[in-house]
Amino acid sequence: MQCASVKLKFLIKTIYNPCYCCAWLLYYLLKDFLQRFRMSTNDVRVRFAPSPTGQVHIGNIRTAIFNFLFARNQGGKFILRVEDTDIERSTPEAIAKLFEVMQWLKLEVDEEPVYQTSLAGAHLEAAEKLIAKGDAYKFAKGEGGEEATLYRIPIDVESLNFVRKVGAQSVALHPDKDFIAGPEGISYALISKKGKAVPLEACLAGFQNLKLFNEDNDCIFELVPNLEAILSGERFIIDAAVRAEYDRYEVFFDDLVKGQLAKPLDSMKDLVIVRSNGTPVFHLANVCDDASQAISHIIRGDDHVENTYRHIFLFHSLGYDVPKYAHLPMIVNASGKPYSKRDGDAFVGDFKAKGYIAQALFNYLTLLGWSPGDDREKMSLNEIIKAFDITRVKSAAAQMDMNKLFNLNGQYMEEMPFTDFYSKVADELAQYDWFDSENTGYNHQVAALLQSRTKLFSQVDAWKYFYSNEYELNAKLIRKNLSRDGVISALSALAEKLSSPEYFASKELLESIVAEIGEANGFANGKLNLPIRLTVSGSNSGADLYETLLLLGAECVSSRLARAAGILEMVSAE
RNA sequence: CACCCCAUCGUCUAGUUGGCCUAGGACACAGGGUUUUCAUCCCUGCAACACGGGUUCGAAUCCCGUUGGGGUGACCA
Repeated sequence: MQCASVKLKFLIKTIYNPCYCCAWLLYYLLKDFLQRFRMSTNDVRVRFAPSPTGQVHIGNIRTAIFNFLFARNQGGKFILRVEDTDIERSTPEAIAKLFEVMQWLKLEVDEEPVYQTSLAGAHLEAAEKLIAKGDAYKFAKGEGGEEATLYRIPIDVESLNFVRKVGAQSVALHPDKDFIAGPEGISYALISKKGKAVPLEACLAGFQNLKLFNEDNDCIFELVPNLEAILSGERFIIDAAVRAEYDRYEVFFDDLVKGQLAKPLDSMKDLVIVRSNGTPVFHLANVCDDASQAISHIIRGDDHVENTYRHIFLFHSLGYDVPKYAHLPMIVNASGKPYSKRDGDAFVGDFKAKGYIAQALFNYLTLLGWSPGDDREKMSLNEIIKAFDITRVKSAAAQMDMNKLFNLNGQYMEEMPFTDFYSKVADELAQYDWFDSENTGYNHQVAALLQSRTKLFSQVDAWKYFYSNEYELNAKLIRKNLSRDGVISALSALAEKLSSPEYFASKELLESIVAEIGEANGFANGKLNLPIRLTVSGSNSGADLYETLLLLGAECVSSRLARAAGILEMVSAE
């Protein structure tokens, strides 16, 4: 693109030589037009490429979310590639789970999902192509083993625009260990601070213009003149070398979130691309698929940065453009360590099961490692898409904060349309035998009363007292509050009075009755509220007391209040 | 062990072209207020630039080092 622009500029300049001003103006207008054109025929394509081996991990789905957001923000395509080549571990159940989770979070893909197994033929073809080009070779490690196919990091690096020279290196070699140069690379040993040998291996490309010297400072080996022999299989073993001199080069790329990243070639090794059993390795498959699917931006976890240095070479050797990369920081557990299966709450399914709202989890995950730059936190999907900027993603790992997720979920819960809320709640309640799904009118009233104080769907287990007399009792609070002088007798008096339904005509009437009875028994206004609540619900928290009583009805309230003494006795006996 | 990466309140983060930062917001926590009760809401408080050098008139922001953490290291993805 840049090259084209320069050519264009030159062309226009030569045509309009007499008038540079016009040329410049025209150039900028054209450039602008080209940019707009490119925007409209967007070629941004990103993919989410999970291995379906069991549950969907929370960190994994975050990667999917960021890919999705990037695609939507850029007007590009979001693609799902199921990397199911691990036949042992990939199961149909896991794939179904993956779809379920993505659907739940509304991560809509723009093309039919692609299964990597269907692409496997191309991987081996690519390997053959690399061997034919001389960029890959067969090698068996150890004695008598089967040969695997290894990709050779290109030794001719000068023409590579993603490799640069860092400088001349001069390192001391450990005298006890041989310096070996063979077709599969170089093996040698450095000297540690304590004088011990530090064995190392690297690719041939890492040692440009290598020269080895002995104790007398005589050059005893040079790589370049022997390169041809080495590549055709010869192995040089130099035992008296004490120093190596070479030009160090490094691969580099601009990561959209981490900035420019680089790695010296002398710390890289040739890599296996086809196993000795003939199956392609992840690196090859991944690169081939990203190329064949024309992926423009690879957005993936932090744990892949090391792979990126190698994949860049593979893309190039296979004759493809290198895509742009963005490496997302990992999500860590409460103790700051990487999530493991044992941690709990590591899978998306756990959150769904606990009654979190998909949008809330989505919104929360979005805020892990990213922020819009202002103080907005609770945002609609459209707001997030509009604000999303991959370069604003942080490069440090983030911890899940269950409190904050819980709080955010509560906010979503509160503003959820009642009908949506009710249907979820009814589903959740269906699992309890005390729930009466037939009684829809009553159920609606209960749900309406409790919606604003529900932060998680699983909390509906506390609604039992609306349906059954066998509700949980907070023993400690009941002991404390019902044992006070006069409380039981006041509750009995109230029970008697409230046995007639006429007082349940309105909230106000009910309040006045309670106040009246309370006063008659020596309780100031409001002092009876907690004892009443504890008696009829077993808990000190809930909805507005009088609305609750109204819903429960005269018969229920009266009978529960009447057994206050029994309840107190029961919890005291414990 | 080698290489790569990261480092602001307990947690998520704002801060990114050095001065509007005696470091802002949110969650959590503590205290107070409104509400006869529950919840909501409001106010206040607590609390961080990992450490040590350097550059500079001035650094959370740039450079170096240390420490700590993470990733990767020939046939997992």
